[in-house]
Amino acid sequence: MNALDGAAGPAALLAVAADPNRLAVLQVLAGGTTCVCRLQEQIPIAPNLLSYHLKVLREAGLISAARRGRWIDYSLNDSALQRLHAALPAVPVDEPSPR
Amino acid sequence: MNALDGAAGPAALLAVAADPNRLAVLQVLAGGTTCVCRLQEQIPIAPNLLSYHLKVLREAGLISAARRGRWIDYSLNDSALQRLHAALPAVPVDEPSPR
DNA sequence: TGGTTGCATCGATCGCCGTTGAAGTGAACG
DNA sequence: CGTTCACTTCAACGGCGATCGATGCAACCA
Repeated sequence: MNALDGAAGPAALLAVAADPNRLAVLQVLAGGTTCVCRLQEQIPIAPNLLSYHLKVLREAGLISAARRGRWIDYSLNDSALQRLHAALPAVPVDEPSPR
Repeated sequence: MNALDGAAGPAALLAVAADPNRLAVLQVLAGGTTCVCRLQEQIPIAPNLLSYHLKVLREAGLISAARRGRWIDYSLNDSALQRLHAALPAVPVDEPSPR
């Protein structure tokens, strides 16, 4: 048993977020569900590239898609952000100056 | 102005943490300052490889080294974990069922 | 001063991931 | 139907980062 065990999963999850494009997607989606076309407005990259990154985020279980007529809405999954934060070592609670 | 602006920095910081070896280092160091030899015990990788990852973490400003005689102690920098958590979108505070 | 220990750095290789361009799917509209 | 729009998938390329082997270097010891 060593400190490497159980680090691969969290690291893989962080690797998904550790991309400017995907991080931007997460930030936009943190503000609420939006269709791809609105993501496209706020994240000026090639459509197929955006689609690729959405796929990566989908396969990581961080976001999910729902077709609405001609459009596809993406939204952040429940606990997606929690899972990301949990992948990092926890910030120690600093005691309020215990006399 | 779009959602990509200001995502590069945080993404780069997350990329540093998004590696099993480096994440393990951070977790060990979160428990307190340790010399490389103790890190080596808990993270069974080649010494030069460990040194490389320590360098990456150092250059990201997450950890710092201090030579103590023949050994070198590494410790987590102040606010290192805070900076990492801040790189992720914030987890929304869920209202405690208002009404 | 020479050897050993603890760690860092150098140079090279290799695989993965982001990017690109082009083709494909599938729903809506005339 | 055929076209257009919104989005996805595919194949291929290129660069960067993780890893490895070898060397360098500082500190302690005999």
